[in-house]
Amino acid sequence: MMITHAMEDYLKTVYLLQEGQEKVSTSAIAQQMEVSAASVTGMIRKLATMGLLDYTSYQGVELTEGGQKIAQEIIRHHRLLELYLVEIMGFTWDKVHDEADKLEHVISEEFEERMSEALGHPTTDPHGHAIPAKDGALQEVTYETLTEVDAGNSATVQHVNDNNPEMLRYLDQLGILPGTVVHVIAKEPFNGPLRLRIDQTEHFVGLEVAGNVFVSPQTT
Amino acid sequence: MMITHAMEDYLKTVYLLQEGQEKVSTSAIAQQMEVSAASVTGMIRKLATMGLLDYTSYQGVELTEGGQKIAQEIIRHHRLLELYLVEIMGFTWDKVHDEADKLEHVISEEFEERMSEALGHPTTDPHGHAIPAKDGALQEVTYETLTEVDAGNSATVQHVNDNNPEMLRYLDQLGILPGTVVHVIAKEPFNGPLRLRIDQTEHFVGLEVAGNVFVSPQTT
DNA sequence: TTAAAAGTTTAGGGATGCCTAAATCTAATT
DNA sequence: AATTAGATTTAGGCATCCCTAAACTTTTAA
Repeated sequence: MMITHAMEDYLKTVYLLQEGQEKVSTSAIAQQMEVSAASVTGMIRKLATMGLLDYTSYQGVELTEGGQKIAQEIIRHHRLLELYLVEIMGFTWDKVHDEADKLEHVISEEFEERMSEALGHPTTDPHGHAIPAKDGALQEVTYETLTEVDAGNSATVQHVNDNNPEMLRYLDQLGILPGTVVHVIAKEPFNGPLRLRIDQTEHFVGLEVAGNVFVSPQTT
Repeated sequence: MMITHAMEDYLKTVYLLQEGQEKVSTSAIAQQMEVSAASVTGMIRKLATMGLLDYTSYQGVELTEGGQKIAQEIIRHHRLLELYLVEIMGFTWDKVHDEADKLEHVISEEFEERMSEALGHPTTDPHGHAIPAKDGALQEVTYETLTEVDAGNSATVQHVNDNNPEMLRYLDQLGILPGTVVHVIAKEPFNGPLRLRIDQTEHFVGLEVAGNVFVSPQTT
């Protein structure tokens, strides 16, 4: 049976949700993909019969080796594309996610290979996400978000969520990029904003944004 | 109503078949797209209700202005992609048609614009086909094929058919590229091969290949 | 332990885009 | 003008992928 673009999207989503947990629920997939839970059940059953994931009714799913391989390939496509679009074609980082989401299902292996070469076989995309090696597993470390850093501590930005162009433009403006060191001066009470120092300048940043910035703590 | 990839393919096909004639028959479209005539009828009726082509039962179709615009855009995507893949990414010219056929429906206007810039706003693709300007009509001259050149005459290659990778590799080997001057030494009888001189070397080339090479005669 | 809430699946349906087979129309030949 | 060959359309069907509404499980909390 052929693998369709929709199936690839499901496998990718399950793979990314699977990080940390082992079983992924129907509703988690539905929410992530903005699709009804009923649609997810239907597709899951099909993917299960194809041997791409293991599935027990009401118990959630887990990718098989075969399913993981396909998911990794799509994620590799996506992240190489994002980097290629930024580095070689001159796109801004807020626009590349949507473009990569469409192209990832369509490019050939040769296209993938030539991008990788042109970029010097890179290992991270513009938002700080690891690019899986060809046939190599993706082992992304789970970082904490900026909201979890205590006042007075500094942290290094590891990656930021890539699916909201507006937020990416805002982060770019603030100078919050992978590699940036951020110092948390204070946290305002009642879910108030974080007071940050970035590159000598102070900023007040809301929790929604901070929750999309993943960091590793710096032992200052 | 949304324009789907399949619709874009139909519009593109009709546009390219329309060169020369004005009405295009159902069966011509079906043959070109390798699809049943019944499928073509179904799609044509839909495109007609969308105002993208004019259609009278049993009488063939003709694109409206709106339909032409969409077709031109897709053809522009296709040909820019082919050139980009060759010039910037290092693909050989036999592989780019299939890749461009998939990508042409998926890239954004920005992607198109950045390719065009990177290539210096080119006007012909690797196979010699004109690249329509943004919102500009494509007026491809109808050239004769190499089979029509009389023995003793020379001709300049204008374009070659791009949809057969094997043939493209063969042509490349012979040195038959857009711009090449070919001298027809003789034509063997009973649909025999053409005896050609290309760049000091003699070659014997069959009619099937020669029929896919489009040339303008040289008045030697 | 049981009832409500939350999560999941089943049932039935719609849109797209393709197919084959049968019916119908057009054009060519006699 | 009638027959026939070829082209085209209609009818019915299949696969994909989505939906809502209703039924059913599981989990949670009283």
